[in-house]
Amino acid sequence: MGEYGDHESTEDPVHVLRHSTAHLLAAAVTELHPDARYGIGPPVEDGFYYDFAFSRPITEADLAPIESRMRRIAQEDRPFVHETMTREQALAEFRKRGQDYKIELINDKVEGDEVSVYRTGEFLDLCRGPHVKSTKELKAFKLLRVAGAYWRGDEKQPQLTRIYGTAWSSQKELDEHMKFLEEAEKRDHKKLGRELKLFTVDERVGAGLPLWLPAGATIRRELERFIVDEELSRGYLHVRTPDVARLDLYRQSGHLQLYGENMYPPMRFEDGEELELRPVNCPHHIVVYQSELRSYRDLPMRIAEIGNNWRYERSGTLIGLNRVRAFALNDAHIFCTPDQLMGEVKGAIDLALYFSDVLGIDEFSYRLSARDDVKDKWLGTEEQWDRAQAALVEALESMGQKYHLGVGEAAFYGPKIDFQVKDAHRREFTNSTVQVDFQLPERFDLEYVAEDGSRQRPVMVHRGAAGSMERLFSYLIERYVGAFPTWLHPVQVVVIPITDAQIEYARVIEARLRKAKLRVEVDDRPERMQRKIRDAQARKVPYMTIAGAREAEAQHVNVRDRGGNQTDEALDEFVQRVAHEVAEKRR
RNA sequence: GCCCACGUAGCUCAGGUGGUAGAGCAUCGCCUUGGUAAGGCGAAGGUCCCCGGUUCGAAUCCGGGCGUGGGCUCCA
Repeated sequence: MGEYGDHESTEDPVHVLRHSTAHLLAAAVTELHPDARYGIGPPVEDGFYYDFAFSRPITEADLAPIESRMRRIAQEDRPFVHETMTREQALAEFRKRGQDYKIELINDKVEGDEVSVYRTGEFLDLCRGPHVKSTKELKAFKLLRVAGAYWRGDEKQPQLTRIYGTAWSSQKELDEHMKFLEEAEKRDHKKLGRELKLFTVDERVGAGLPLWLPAGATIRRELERFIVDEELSRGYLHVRTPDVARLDLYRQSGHLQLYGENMYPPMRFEDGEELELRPVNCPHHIVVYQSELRSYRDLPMRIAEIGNNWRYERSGTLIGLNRVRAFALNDAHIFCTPDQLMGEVKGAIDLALYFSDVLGIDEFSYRLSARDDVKDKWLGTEEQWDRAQAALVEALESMGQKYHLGVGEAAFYGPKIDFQVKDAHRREFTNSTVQVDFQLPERFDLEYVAEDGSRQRPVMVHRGAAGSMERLFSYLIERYVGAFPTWLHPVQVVVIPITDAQIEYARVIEARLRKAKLRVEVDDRPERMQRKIRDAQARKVPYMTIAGAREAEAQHVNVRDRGGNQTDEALDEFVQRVAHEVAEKRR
């Protein structure tokens, strides 16, 4: 492909191999479909892709013949030959082949008169390289799927057919990767959500509008209690505000103008009233701030709410619980003086880290989301943006945290620190976020009375410390593969009487656990113990207590945990042990 | 929104080149009271996603929707 694209060229042997496999794919495709035009084909994580314009629609059924042709070419031991042409020569070559996408790339991307190309037999590609020596080195690869992709990532450009593949330096690694893909399927939160009856979606309710079932709602309640309690202890003020507001509120905030395409159409009433489902909570919290005149003594003021947000995401972007049209954000808006800004940013990061630690979010990266240079996408002055970004960078660096830059990923009112997590399929999502905002305070004319009696403008920090409940939940489902820590699990203990004669004792166990505020079920179905164990195991219940005649006699429980370990202990001891584990939120 | 695929019982899936469908699990009933991952027998359960069209006849063919999955674009 064109390393004339925006990809960094790399000498990493696996990248080279994947890049070469992309060329191999394009060579096979152009042999089988001579009128196909090729776009770009870089290496990516775990593999490669190549984009083509075909004269007829290509489906996954077309992949097998393409893959066999690739293997044939690989065996032919064709060398990858590097050549340098003049611009005119290169343009002529690609014109001869009808490859207008390559011509466009040469015209737009190549500087100077030298053009670097690679030949693989008949196949010629604009490419900086490097490549493997011969197609013979390409042995462990597999085509995975076809997808649509806009030429040069632009919605207004034609859509090409992208073929994705995976490539490794050995068959063993390829096998392992295929195994990983299979495992990812099993960990998928959509699958587990159904199996464990955590949530459901139903087209009668609508796309992207999940329903939390009792088991899922129990976990959410625990999460919310934990989050709210922790925030209260850190000086946050929790509020409750409505899910709708007058449309004008979003004109004032700028959301209607800059975020409007994601908003639900307003509800219009006969008397002229226009109400809007809120896409964000900030304006409501600003109104809370403005409900009375604030003094510098009130600041920082940390207004928090697990607030429902409504965003009409485009249908094709919805993904399970990760991308929905109604979600509850663990949100807060901190109003502070410029002097307090740094401390508040650090405090927000610290809280997000604390939540991550307790919840087991142990793999994430920081993305510093900055603006790009598209002028009408952002509010405010360059100076304000620089100041805001400097605050975020300083906070991260003083905490010794590494980050990468996300150009164009900022909110319209300011830069952000995003905590990026990956789902089972290694797709990246933002969970926690911390944002510095000088714009909304201006647009809403926010003020506080300073020590000298003057009116001053506060700074706002927007932060979602635990992300949205939906996205957080999907992460946790996949993180624990449904085997949630005891404090979160919908059913902490299942009591299994061996025969009906022990149902009475099972009820005693149940009552004792319940009194300790534990969630317990007695499995009194007319089934065999083995069956009940199997079912509890499938639900990943942390503890089973087997109650037989011996246990009833001794007021003991025979405990089996979901790892299969068995112990025999006094009932009171067991109750205390589990209650303790729950109180500690052990994982 | 766009590209590709898919939509059959609550779930996982067979089947059907046009003559209204089947398994396992789950559910319900009966029998079984069993010491650490599926006891037995039986019953019930489907407008084959929806709406049009073609046809004597559509779950099957055609068109349009809706939904799901994977990508692109966009984002908690």
